[in-house]
Amino acid sequence: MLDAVFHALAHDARRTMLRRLAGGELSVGELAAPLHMSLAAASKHVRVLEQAGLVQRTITGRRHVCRLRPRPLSDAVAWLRFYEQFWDARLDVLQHVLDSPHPSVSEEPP
Amino acid sequence: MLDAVFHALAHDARRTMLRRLAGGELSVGELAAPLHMSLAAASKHVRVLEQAGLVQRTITGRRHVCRLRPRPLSDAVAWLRFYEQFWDARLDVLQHVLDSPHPSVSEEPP
DNA sequence: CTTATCCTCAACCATATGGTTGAGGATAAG
DNA sequence: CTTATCCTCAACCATATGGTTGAGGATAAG
Repeated sequence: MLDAVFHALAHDARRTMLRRLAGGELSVGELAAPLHMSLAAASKHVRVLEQAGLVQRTITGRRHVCRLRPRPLSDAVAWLRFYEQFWDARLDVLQHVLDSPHPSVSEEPP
Repeated sequence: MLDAVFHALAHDARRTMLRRLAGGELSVGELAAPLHMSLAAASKHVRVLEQAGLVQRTITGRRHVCRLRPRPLSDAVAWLRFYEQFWDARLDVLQHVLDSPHPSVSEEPP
């Protein structure tokens, strides 16, 4: 499932859709409006988001109303958080070097 | 740049590579070993990770040694964190409904 | 020197992705 | 009823993706 989520996030148009959906429900046409592509193309992007579980669609009459479904994003963050220790560790090492009164760069061999 | 990072993460073989690199440096051949694909295919995956800035390669002799470069993952988390408020908010709403002594479902019109 | 090892490159292939246009179903508006 | 609007579908196209094999350069090992 992570494959689908990360793939859904790997396109600017889809990230724009998600950002706008964070502000509230929007129809497919409204999601498509600011994008430089046809309605049919935007419709495909909505389907990608839907299949990744990031958007839920409710059909009311001829409008397809989309709502953000943030849980898979939380799963993605959970996956990425594993690496947090790693970049923290790197920062700690850098901090250690900066705090050191005698940086190894200026040390002479005995 | 987020496009490249999310795209790099959207394939299981590449996520496996990253996970293993979290344990230390590995050559391209070592990264390829557990994957069910040719060395050439694995080599392409390494390049995708490299182009996303997630892996740094050092060529020593005939070995290409790869090291994890976690910063772009941090950027991805930063992007995703915007939505954290959103899934927190949803949980709050759910909690509110559950805590409510008179759920709206059982309310009658005046 | 000769041979084995590590890895990339090039060519190829099947399928996925991301876009287009034209048609049309279903609903809303007049 | 008639027409406009919202949206999907189908067909099409160019390019990207993800894999293969065969060749070969560079280095290491014998």
